[in-house]
Amino acid sequence: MTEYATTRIQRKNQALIFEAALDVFSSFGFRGATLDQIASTAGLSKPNLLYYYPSKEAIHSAVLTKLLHTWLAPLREIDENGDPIEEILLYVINKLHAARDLPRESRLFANEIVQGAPRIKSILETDLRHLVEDKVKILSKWIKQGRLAKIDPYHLIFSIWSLTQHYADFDVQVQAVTGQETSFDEAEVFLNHLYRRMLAP
Amino acid sequence: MTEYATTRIQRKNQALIFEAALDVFSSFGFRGATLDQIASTAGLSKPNLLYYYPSKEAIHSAVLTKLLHTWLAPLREIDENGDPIEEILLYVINKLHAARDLPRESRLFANEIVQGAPRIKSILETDLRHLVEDKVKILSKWIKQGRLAKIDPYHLIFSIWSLTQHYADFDVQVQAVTGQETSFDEAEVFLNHLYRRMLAP
DNA sequence: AAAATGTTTGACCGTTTGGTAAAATTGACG
DNA sequence: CGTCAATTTTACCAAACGGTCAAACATTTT
Repeated sequence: MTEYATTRIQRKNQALIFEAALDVFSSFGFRGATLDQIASTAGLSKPNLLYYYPSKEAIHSAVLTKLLHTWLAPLREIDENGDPIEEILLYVINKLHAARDLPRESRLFANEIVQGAPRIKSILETDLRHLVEDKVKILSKWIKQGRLAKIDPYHLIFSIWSLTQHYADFDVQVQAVTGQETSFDEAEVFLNHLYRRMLAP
Repeated sequence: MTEYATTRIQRKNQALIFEAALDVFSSFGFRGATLDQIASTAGLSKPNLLYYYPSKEAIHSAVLTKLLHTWLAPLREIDENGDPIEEILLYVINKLHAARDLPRESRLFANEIVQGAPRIKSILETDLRHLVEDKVKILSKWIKQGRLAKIDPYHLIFSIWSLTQHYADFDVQVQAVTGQETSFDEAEVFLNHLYRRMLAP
């Protein structure tokens, strides 16, 4: 493995490892995941896995940082110049679709955060915090302008996170209780009702 | 350890073990927790711990089943004969207070469910499911009577779980983003607004 | 085709983990 | 106090774990 170039084989195996690590870490959490499991899921031997990453921590951290950007993308899209309620609802729906289409990513972060986020706390306190502060300013402005109900903008954002990610992170529970595959269409109708009602000024 | 009687020492140590196990399992999940950690938190040696419970699984399962009843109590209290919106709001507030006062219990279940609930899936599919079905019937009746907005009662219950437990399970994230201790008073105001708005017929 | 570089493997190591056996200690009780 | 049961400890085990190493094998470059 040279310092700068990446070969065809490297690209292939790094992609395999990434997929495998996402699978295993999101299912079992950091401690619950084993290198053997990741290696065999990726179709590699353990020493071969460790040829590409120096340690388990390194794999985990690589997956986490690579996905953080994807994960925060929907929030970034809230546009100051759009219609307040439509902007927020677009965010809600985008997040719900992310929970439906990227449940592994959702669970990866859920696992990490439920256990105190030991490995990404600093990112939460900087990058995420700044991004949220940014959007809270927009929301506050909209509220001051009377275009949105008078609610706490932080809690509004938390509510969107919790309501949407719930369908990914606690999917087993949803399925156990309803006895059916989770219906994201029903969820969408529900959340649409909820946010239109609560946000109207 | 006799078959039937429980001695003074047994009661004391079982209480110590229960507290320690709740602490450790809720912080690190089943796989992340170790017997040594539980033992030393309880102030016992590992073999002494295993004198009271035959295995790690047994401790986990004992804690889980003992807490399930407590955990579901608020939902049970929804009363068919009460005022719909006030009954639901009481449930919301009770759950929020539970998240504030019993965060370990909340995280214990969160950890278990995020990882696919391998050890309590059957309970979710029976006990929890029946309880929810029961309450869904009440909610449906209220909706049919026009005393509640036309919403999906299952998703209403899921929303209450996710919005309240979020403050316990993802507390690190909430604190990282706001830079402050989680304010349950603010959360209460927010949830009160949210549910009154969305539930009004 | 030979040399150099990149990749994979099998064998291994030290530590941690869940769990056991048996001896030693403590407590209950007639 | 002595005896028996309950409790605790010491020493230990086998498996699983994260990780290393050097040799073997492929691939690319010259």
